[in-house]
Amino acid sequence: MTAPSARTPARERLLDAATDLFHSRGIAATGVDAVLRRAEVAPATLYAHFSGKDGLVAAYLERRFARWREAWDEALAACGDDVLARAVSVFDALATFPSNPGGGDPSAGDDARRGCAFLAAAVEIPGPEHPAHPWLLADSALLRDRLRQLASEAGAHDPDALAGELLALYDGALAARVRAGLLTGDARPVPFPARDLALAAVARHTA
Amino acid sequence: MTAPSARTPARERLLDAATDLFHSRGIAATGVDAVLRRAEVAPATLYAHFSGKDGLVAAYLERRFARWREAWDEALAACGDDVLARAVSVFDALATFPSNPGGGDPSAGDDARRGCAFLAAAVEIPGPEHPAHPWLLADSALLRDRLRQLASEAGAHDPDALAGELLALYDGALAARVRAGLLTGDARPVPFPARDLALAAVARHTA
DNA sequence: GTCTATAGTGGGATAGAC
DNA sequence: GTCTATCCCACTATAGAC
Repeated sequence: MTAPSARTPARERLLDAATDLFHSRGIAATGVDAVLRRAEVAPATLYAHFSGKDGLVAAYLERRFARWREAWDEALAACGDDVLARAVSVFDALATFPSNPGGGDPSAGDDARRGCAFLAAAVEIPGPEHPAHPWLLADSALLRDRLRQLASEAGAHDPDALAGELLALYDGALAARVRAGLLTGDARPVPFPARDLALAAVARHTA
Repeated sequence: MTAPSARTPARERLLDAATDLFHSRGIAATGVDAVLRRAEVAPATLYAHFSGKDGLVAAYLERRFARWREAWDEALAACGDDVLARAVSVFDALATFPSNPGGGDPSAGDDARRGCAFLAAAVEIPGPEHPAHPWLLADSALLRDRLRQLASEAGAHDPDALAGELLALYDGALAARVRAGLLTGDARPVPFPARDLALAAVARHTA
């Protein structure tokens, strides 16, 4: 196949392939050659751009974290000054992540069935020595800090407590997707109305 | 005639070692020889008792599921006829699991920092062909069915909805442990009062 | 009969040389 | 880009110890 002149750079293709495979099959279970084949990239190119598999994993999570934060930023911007909407904006971001240009509901794809990519990676990356560890930490820190800030802005009497509830709803919603994926074939998996429950939680904490 | 030797059988030692290592370091990242060294068992013994690594993984999750269900059974029995307590009994079970004869709070150990062993395994075991898959399914099915039943017994107007909230609190509480483990070194991780929040949820759904 | 000790094989993975 | 080296892993075979 003759390559088009304006082809996606190899580094980008590698990250795209890594995102697909690491998230859907797991990091340790995915060999670098599978990533190379998917990306149509030669081994030497991978090691020219990254320090190795660990470096690729770190870059994958770094990019995912950046995009996730941007998605949340955009959801926040769409809320304007509505502090109630801002407090539950994380669920708006979740509904549009990861962005799929092809259209369709992101929460319906197989990708969503895998839950939180950072918690999943944390299971496979035990120690803080791994170059991807900072991004695992960054995800949890962003959620903690931002939810606390937004809870405070919304006028919660106990911002920490509300932030904890919102985070539980966030993690609960992602876990529910994984469990729904396991139980496919059973009766319709009741959709989990995380955003509505979050709104109710904010209302209780500001009453 | 059983020998007077008081040593734990090799099969049990293998499962104990597998429980420790698979849960703390991840399944794929843990080599068979690491399990053998921890269990002080010869390779041939492992393959005499299990079909291979996959078989060991399945047996590990089977035993963990049985013990988890027993812990929940006991927590339920301790509730008597108190339908409110029964509805939130899963959090009592969580507080005493896994049972550690040495005493101490199970939720404080490193083991707890790894979250739900079945969701973690689901991340590493993509396909339903794996012999451990039935136990991943069993965990989600048990939670879904029992929580729905208990929500119904408690008099919830919408048992499915209450069960979904309770499950989100359960998964949220376990995820909070993982995030707390990632953020160690930061300020005190606010403890997540899952049981109290569950009681409040039940109250709202039965009002 | 159950377990241990040791050595060794084949395959796939990471990584690097040409 | 191709090709090759090196390592680790799951797994097996044999033979002996309690």
